[in-house]
Amino acid sequence: MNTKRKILDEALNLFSEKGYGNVYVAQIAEAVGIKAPSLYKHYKSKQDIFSAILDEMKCSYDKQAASLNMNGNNAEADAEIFSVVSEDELVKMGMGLFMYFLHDEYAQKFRKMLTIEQFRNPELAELFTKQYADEPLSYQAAMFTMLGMNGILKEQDSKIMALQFYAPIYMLLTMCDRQPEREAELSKLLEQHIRQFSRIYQKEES
Amino acid sequence: MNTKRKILDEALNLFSEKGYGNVYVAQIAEAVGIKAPSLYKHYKSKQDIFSAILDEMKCSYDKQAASLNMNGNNAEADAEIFSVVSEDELVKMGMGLFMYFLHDEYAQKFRKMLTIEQFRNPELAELFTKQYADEPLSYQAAMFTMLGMNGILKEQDSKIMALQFYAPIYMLLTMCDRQPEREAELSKLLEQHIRQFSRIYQKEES
DNA sequence: CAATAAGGCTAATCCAAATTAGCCAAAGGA
DNA sequence: TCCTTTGGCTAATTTGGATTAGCCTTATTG
Repeated sequence: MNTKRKILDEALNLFSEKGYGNVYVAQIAEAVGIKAPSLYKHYKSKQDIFSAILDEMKCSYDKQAASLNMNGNNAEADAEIFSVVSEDELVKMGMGLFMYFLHDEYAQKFRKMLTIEQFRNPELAELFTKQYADEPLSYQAAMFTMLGMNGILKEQDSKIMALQFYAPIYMLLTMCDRQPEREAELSKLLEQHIRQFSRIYQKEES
Repeated sequence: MNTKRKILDEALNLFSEKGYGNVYVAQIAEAVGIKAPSLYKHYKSKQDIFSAILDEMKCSYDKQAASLNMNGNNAEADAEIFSVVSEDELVKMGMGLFMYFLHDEYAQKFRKMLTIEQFRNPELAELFTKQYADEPLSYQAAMFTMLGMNGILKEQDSKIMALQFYAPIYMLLTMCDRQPEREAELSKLLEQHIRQFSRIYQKEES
């Protein structure tokens, strides 16, 4: 019964590396440990498997968003934590986000598959942008707004601050997806980024 | 004789939208205006077409790098121009980079194809990172170093400055690739980013 | 303990897409 | 002008991969 489950897992695995069009059902079957025709006892076609993965993605999206926004808290709650904030807190938060995105197995495959398939499917394109750009940006914008009001950081356009904080995280992430062997180097760069970001936006008269 | 040329163009066109595995030679042929078998008078296989495109990419890489680094100048030369620099100059430069990447037809298709194929081919992954991350970053780091030494900007780690300057450009670019209809909104955001970046790194005692 | 459903297999089948064969017309140069 | 090359075509052919047919074993359940 968890063959059905395993099919989705292995298919996602393959799709995220090669893309739908370059994966053969026989490969999926082999990865699962069965023969190709047996797949059809569970899904009625290759496309059907793909759709099932998509559906799951869309469902698990909330789940994922929840775990991303740490502890299930919302931006305001986080900002309270950050009342004590300084550099180290921000580093911890940014690196945490980065490491989660990078190493969570499902998140990584999900992201890679969206990357590969984004231009063939507008729905995927939208999902991608929402999940990896719009949502994190608006979440962090809210956070920076809080920090600004609390007099911790300079009050600047928090939407732009979020962009400047998050875009390097995003970019380094895509680099690690391509070249995992550079993770150490790049995560060091990320930490430096956050520290410098923090210093620059810190209020002078502390 | 420029059928051979046209085949590459149309193939790149299709590959960049659908990915290698989802494009049929008949589609390429149709786009060119001939029948599929005629393709084989020019290239010996579908893979051969793909390889030819790759080769061209690798060759044209220098060409492209040249036009990217504006006017064929190098970072030092640009930095001299930037001796008079301020916000507007930086905006002009950043937006120029963005608009070039976004609208140059070849650059866009090239980038999309690399995006789609990056995980199937380590060579492509490397090329992608080099062209859209490492090179721009080191170019701009050099520029910021200059600006720092000339006392125009604060002296900070210029590698990190480059990351903070460029990563938003990169991220907004990928968003536009996915959702071209948001170009206006996103390029406005970009301009705000650069202005805020400029103000933040500007030396106080002007 | 039948009867049925689940889920696996092998052996077809089907089909679409890549590639080859072989013909033909136009171009162009000896 | 003839002969060769170039580049197109239609009509096979091949191939590989998705899907179906149909059988078998092992549970499950009435």
